[in-house]
Amino acid sequence: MTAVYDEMNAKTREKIQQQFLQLLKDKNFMKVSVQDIATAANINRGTFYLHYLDKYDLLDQMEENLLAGLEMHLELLQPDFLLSEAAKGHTSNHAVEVFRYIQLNADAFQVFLGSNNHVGFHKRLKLFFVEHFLEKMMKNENFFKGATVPHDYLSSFATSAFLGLVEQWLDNELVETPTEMAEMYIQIIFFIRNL
Amino acid sequence: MTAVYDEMNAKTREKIQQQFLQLLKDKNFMKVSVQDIATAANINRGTFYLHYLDKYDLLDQMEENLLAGLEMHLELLQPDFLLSEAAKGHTSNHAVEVFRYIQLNADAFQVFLGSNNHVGFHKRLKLFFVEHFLEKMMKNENFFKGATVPHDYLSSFATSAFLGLVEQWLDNELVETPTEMAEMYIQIIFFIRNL
DNA sequence: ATTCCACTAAACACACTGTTCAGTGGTATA
DNA sequence: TATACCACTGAACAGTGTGTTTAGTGGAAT
Repeated sequence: MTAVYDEMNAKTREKIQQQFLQLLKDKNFMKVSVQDIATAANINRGTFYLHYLDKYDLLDQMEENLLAGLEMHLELLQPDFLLSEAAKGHTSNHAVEVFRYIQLNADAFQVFLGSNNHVGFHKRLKLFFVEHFLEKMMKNENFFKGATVPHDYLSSFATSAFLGLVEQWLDNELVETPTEMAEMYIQIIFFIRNL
Repeated sequence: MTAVYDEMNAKTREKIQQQFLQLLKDKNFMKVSVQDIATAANINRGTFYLHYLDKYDLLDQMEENLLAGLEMHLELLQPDFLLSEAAKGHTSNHAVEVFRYIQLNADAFQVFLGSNNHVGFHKRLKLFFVEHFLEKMMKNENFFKGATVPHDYLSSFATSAFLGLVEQWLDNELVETPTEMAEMYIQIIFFIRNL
């Protein structure tokens, strides 16, 4: 049975990731050394290199995981359905779930999007949203009808605005509920529609 | 006469800044060493430290200069005047000037906002815009009338959307003219107004 | 019993850091 | 013309972090 070893590996990796996140709350990414991480996680520095290529690899994998989780929730979102529901006064559960996921991983989002750090999670997140936005919108031909602004500018505008909303929420220590955030999001979708 | 020495200093600083920007087009900020900069600028590594504390200081000063230049143009912007002009079918020259400034310094904006880099110019730029937006909007009491979204979310939304527009422009290698960009900007202002 | 595996501890060469210090050559000043 | 000034050079310095390697430990699987 190899499951025991798998679990050992998983536990050390989790310890490393968790402690790394804690360190990033105080220190700049560049000023966090592998030794710092090892000490915080109570492991040998060499052990770190048995699990990750370097600290960039660690960061990259953590960001990747975060985005993968987000993707699952985002796939369920259907903007046209969202709008028809909103017109009836309902708030789509799928939209709420997206914000709930962000709430659940607020620590990571705050750290990765924070000004202390780092190499470009914002850009990565934006690209991620742009792709989803365009993909969904392209399926709905009516959406771009009457748009007086090029599509790429429209999507960059829309996703940046959405991201701005999320960033403000994170900066506000998430005092609003996911439902309240979802309602704001719907309002924004309506504006864009009137473009 | 000390002007000769001032000019010497200015020239080396400019050489350093110019070569640093070139290096950042290819390499990550963290992977650019002081030695790399010195070699590219054809100076001794020690000379670098006669002008800057370290490479963070260099980056910081360059960002600061860029924002200072932007501020001059942004101060002239009067959103209410912009809107009344736009209603008459005119595009405010001041708005065009802002985009012209960005066009003029496209290299720096592209590098500092690029995903290769770095520590948070995006955040800095956004904060800069938020402050200007709020300052201008607060003077115009009518602007927030009927807003169904909290002011901080509104400003974060608006400035992120504007920044998204600029980022898209930079990603598109600035194929649009500053005037075209200013017109898009005016359209966005109109949307927000209808919030 | 022995092979396997995650992990440790220590050492390695290397790169980059920021500082120092004696020296060079052009520029301004008296 | 002498000399004081100034930006800059070249070389050395200790310090810190890097990624890799090596021999060894102890528990789990076969």
